[in-house]
Formats: sequence, structure tokens, C-alpha cells
Amino acid sequence: MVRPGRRGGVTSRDVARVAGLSQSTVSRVLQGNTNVTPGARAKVLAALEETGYAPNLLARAMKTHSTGTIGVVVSNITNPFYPQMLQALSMAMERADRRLTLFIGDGAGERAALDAIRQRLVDGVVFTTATTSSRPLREAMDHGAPVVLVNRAVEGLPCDQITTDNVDGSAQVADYLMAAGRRRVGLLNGPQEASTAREREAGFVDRWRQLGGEVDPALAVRGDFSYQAGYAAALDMVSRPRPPEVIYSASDSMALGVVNGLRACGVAVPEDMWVVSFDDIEPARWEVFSLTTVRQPMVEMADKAVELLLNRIADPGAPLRAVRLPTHLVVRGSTAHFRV
Amino acid sequence: MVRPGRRGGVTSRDVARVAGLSQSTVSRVLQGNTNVTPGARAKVLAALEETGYAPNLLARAMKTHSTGTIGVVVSNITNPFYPQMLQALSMAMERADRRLTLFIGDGAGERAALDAIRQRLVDGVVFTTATTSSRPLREAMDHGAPVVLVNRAVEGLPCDQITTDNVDGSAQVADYLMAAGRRRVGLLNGPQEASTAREREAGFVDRWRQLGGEVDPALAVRGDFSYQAGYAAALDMVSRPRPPEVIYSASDSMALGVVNGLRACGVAVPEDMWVVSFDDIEPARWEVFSLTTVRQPMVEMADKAVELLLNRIADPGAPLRAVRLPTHLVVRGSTAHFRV
DNA sequence: CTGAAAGCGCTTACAG
DNA sequence: CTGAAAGCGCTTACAG
Repeated sequence: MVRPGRRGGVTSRDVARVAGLSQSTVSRVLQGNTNVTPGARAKVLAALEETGYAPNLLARAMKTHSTGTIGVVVSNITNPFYPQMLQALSMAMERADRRLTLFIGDGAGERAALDAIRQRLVDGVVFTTATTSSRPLREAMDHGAPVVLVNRAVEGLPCDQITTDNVDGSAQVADYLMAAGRRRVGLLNGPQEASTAREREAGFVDRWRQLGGEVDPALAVRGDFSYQAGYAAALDMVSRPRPPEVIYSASDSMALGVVNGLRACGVAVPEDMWVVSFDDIEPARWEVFSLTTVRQPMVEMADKAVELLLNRIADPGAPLRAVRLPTHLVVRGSTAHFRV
Repeated sequence: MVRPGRRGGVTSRDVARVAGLSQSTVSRVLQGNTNVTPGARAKVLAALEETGYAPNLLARAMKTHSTGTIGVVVSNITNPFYPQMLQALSMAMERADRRLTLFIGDGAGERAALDAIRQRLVDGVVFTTATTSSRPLREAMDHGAPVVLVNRAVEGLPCDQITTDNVDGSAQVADYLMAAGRRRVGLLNGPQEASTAREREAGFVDRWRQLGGEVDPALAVRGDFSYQAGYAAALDMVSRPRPPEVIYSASDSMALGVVNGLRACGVAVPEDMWVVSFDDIEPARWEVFSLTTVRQPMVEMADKAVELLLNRIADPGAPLRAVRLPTHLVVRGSTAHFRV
């Protein structure tokens, strides 16, 4: 093991010196270039081993204009949906030999990630929570920033987008509740800036009305996808003169709050109140929740997002792609195992 | 807005051309160097604005030997302890104007993060789950890699380490259970490679024996800090000829599994079985769990970790620091609100 | 097949 | 105060 001289560590020049060859040749061996004699290659390999060389990837990135790092923006990492998405994204990136730089937070995270593209720190960015109103995102598009949206869509934004069939998932919920005879539904919708929220709301309401159901506007409230919002909504709905028979939450994260809020009020699920939601995150299947919920194929979403982003980076001019994956209702104990 | 010519975007050279000055002067203005006439500065500022310049941080990093990015290794992001730690670390780094590159996974994540240091992609790494057995970590220390351990410690490893008083926290649990008269304790310990597991186990057992308690070896099992391990342990303990009266889990993540496993068996908490654990993550205070647990000061841990790591990067030769933060028992419903 | 050289986009001594 | 130049550590045409 040759001790590095300066703070910078061993360079390819050091390796070249040890091998008795030029730095170019070392670089060629590193790049798998075939124009190297077996003898030279062997010397370089030995020198690489002896010096414990690790390439300076900043320098490489300077030349190649590619850092091998992808940014990921999540709004709130303590919402369990995002760790699961992040896990899936991380695995897909690892397979593609890419690193993941994480940006947490809605506005600030988004801006920081977009800056990182311009600053050449990341090759592209995955947005898990894009909102319609994001001006920085639109501006980044004008500059051709390599971006992919997963989970949420933003109409008219010229980038690749991966979503799931939120409308159909919600329609399945409507079908299910109508067949079960639960007509008085409390709707806990998500924030209007989120496409997921809009689609899940419309998907349910449209089908529900088609089926002859009614939606009491007094029982339609809006949360921000947080546990706290679900908790508060549960307390609110329960205190109404005529409470709903079932609460349909636009996300599992809010549904966890709903179930706990109901428990705090002494309202039993499913005996006194049914709960249905969307996502099928891990806690949904825990006994204490046992949520009937619409499953999104997280791993497929993440895989597709990474695939499209890498394609986009490799070929910025390729036609835009919009992928929509199917969803399906998973029935569990929070609706008393009623099966249609 | 001047359109960038090449794919590389606007460079400081482009800005210089627009300003009618040299690239050096642009760089000086960017660095806040005072040796620039107000007139020149104004011209540069205008050109910066006009061109929409963003510095290439790779190039800057090449010169300064500092990337402004910190690596963070977490073993399992779907264990809710880690998102909370990550959130706190992310906020601390944001305040320090550092980016966060995330490495998920025990062995692979650790190696990838250590490689990233050698490859100059990150200035240092925060390990949230170091284990005693990690050879790569020891090797990295030999090369003077800037590393800080938070949460878990590794004895003899020459790096800064932030832990909490696991021994004392567990002793508080022993005191509490003894005072409550719950003598038959099922111990769900963590993996031996984890210092937290060893300390929590020893802290409890030592104090418990001091107080005259006994630990039935048949009721001491070991898990890997996962939900699944807790779930399985609950099923196991409940099926014993003489089950425990209380299960003390070495982590909340396992305790969530314990509570659900007990529920699956129809065992009521706290009526039929008490549950106590360690960490005080968010779900611990949800009504469905209401865990009596030992609180760790996560935000302080994260803040301290980032502070020590940045100091270490700035001054590699500074004396090693070991910080241990206090813990305290939080009593909730999983022990029937018994208060000592 | 191999080496000398240019250049990625910065920062910062070095002259003037 | 300002500019020309060196250099961070690579990759890759360009000669030979």
C-alpha cells in the first residue's frame, strides 16, 4: 500500500509512476479500452492494487459531464409513504450504479434539487411530490432539466411522468361501498395542488353519483396528507350531528391518523365506523389498522421512474412519456372484511 | 437571459465576456473578494443576472477539495426510527448549507459511503448503524476518513461518536417495572453487534438483579430491530408454558411488531400484557400503541453529529470526541399508566 | 499500442 | 485592482 502524498489521495498519475507507464495508459485500462497490450494492462492492474487507487469521481464527472448521482425530492420523510418510495428508488438506482442525493421538503427541497442540476451536482431529479403551482419546476423545464415526476402528475409539464390509476382506484372504492350498502360517506380529500388528491376525489365522486349515491358536502373535508390532518378530521366527523358510516381517506398516512383519532373518541373500527384509504403502505396491513385500501405498485413506479429518467438523461430529445400503472382495492378488517 | 451555447450551461467565462472583464474578476466577485472596484463588481453582478449563471460546483470542488455533500448511511429506511433521524440530520445539514447523499443498507450502504469518500464525492459520512464487526469501517479509519457515528457506538474506533445513555434508560425501565411489581419480564433484545442492544440489555439486567429481580433465560430472545422480529417474538412468548407479564423490547420498531403480534393472538395490552420499549419514535405515541418507552433526543443527536463531523472535516487532527446524551422513560398506556 | 497534450470550469497565487 | 496562468484529476482525440 503506497501512502498518498498529498491530502488528495492516490491519483492516476501516482499509479502510472508505479506502473512505469503514462497516465493515459492507466486511464485506458480503467476505461476498459482494448487498445492496451496485455503486458501493460497487467502492470497497471498491479499498480492499481499496490496503490489502493480510487478514481476521483469529481474529475471524471468534469470531463464526462455526468456525475452518476440522481436527486430525489420528498416532501415529508416521516410520512411512511416516502420511505417506502425512497427504498424502491434507492434499489433501482443501486442496480443502475447511481448514487442518490436526498432533498427533503416541499418548496426548499424542490428548489435545492433544481439548483443541484444547474450546479452539475446531479444528473437529474426524481420528484415524488410535484404540485401544480411549482414555478421553479416550470422554469427548470424551460432549461431542459432532466426531471421525472413519480406519484403525482402536473398537467402540461414537459417531462416524463409516472402515475397510477387514481381515478379507477377510487371508483373501485365507490363500487365496493355501494355494494356494501354504506351510503353515508365522509370524504377526507387531499390538497388540491396534488394531482393524486384531485383524481382520487373525482374518481370516487363521479362513480358514486353514477351509482346513485350522494355526497354530503358537509362531510367532505380536506387534509394535507399528514397523520395530524387525519386525526383532526376524525374528531371533526365524529362530532357532526349525523356522522358518516365510513370515512374514505385520500391516503393511508391520513387514515392512520383517522384510526387513532377514532380510537381517541372511543369509536370502534369497523364496528362503529368503517375506514377506507389509498396507497397500501406497510402499516396498512398491521393488525391495529388492518386498512382496506387501494394498492399502488410502489416498486414498479420507482423502477419505471428511474428507467425513464436515465433514458431522458441519455437522450434529452426523446419523446415525452407518461406511464400510468394500475391500482386495485385490498379489503381488510377496517371494513369488516366485507367482500363484494 | 443569455442562452448557454454548449450543453454545459453558462460558465464564469461567459459571464466575464458579457461583463467585459476577465474570468478571474468574475470569480473574485463570486468569492466575495474585496479587491474589486465597485464599478467592476456592478458590471459582474449585472452580467451574472443577465446570464442566469450558476456555478459548476464540481469544478469548484476540484479546486477547493470540498464538495459540500455529506453521506448518511441508514440500514433500513422503512424502520421509522431512521426517517426521523434522517429528517433531523437533513435539517442540520441544510442549516450548514450541506447536501445529503443517502446510502441505504447495512453492508452495501456502508461500503458505498466509504467509497464515496475516497472518490471525493462526499466530504464525510454519518453512520447511524455502525456495527462492531464492520471491517470496511476500520480500514477507512486507517486512511483518516472523516466519519461520525450516531446512535450506535463502536468501541475503540477512532472517530467521533454520539450516543445516548442506553444503560441508564434501561435502568429506569428496571426501576419502573420493579416498583410496579411486574416481576416476570420477557426480554426482546437487539442484535449483539449493535452497541445499543448490548447496553440496553446490560443496563436492564444489571439493575434488575441489583433490585432482586430474576431474568428467566427462557424468556430472553433476540431480534434484529425489525417489526417482523417483534411480531414473531410476541407469538413466541405468548405460547410459552409460563408467559411473561411484560415484554421489554430493545427498540420501538420491534415493539410495534410485538403489539401487533399480541393483537393477532388476542392478547390485550396492557390488560393481559404490558409492553415497554426504547426510542420514542412518532408511532409510539399513537393511540393504537401508546408505548411506554425510553426517549432518545433525536434532534440533539443529529445536530451534534453534524456539528462534530463538520469540525472533523475542517480539522482532521482535532482530538476525538465522544458525546453521550441523556434518556428518560415516558410512561404511556402500554403499561396501564402506572406511574412510579 | 503508447504518450504528450488539450480541456472540463473553477480558485488563487503571481505579475503588473 | 486586474488579468494571464497554473493546476485540481481525470478522459480522449491526436501524433507517432
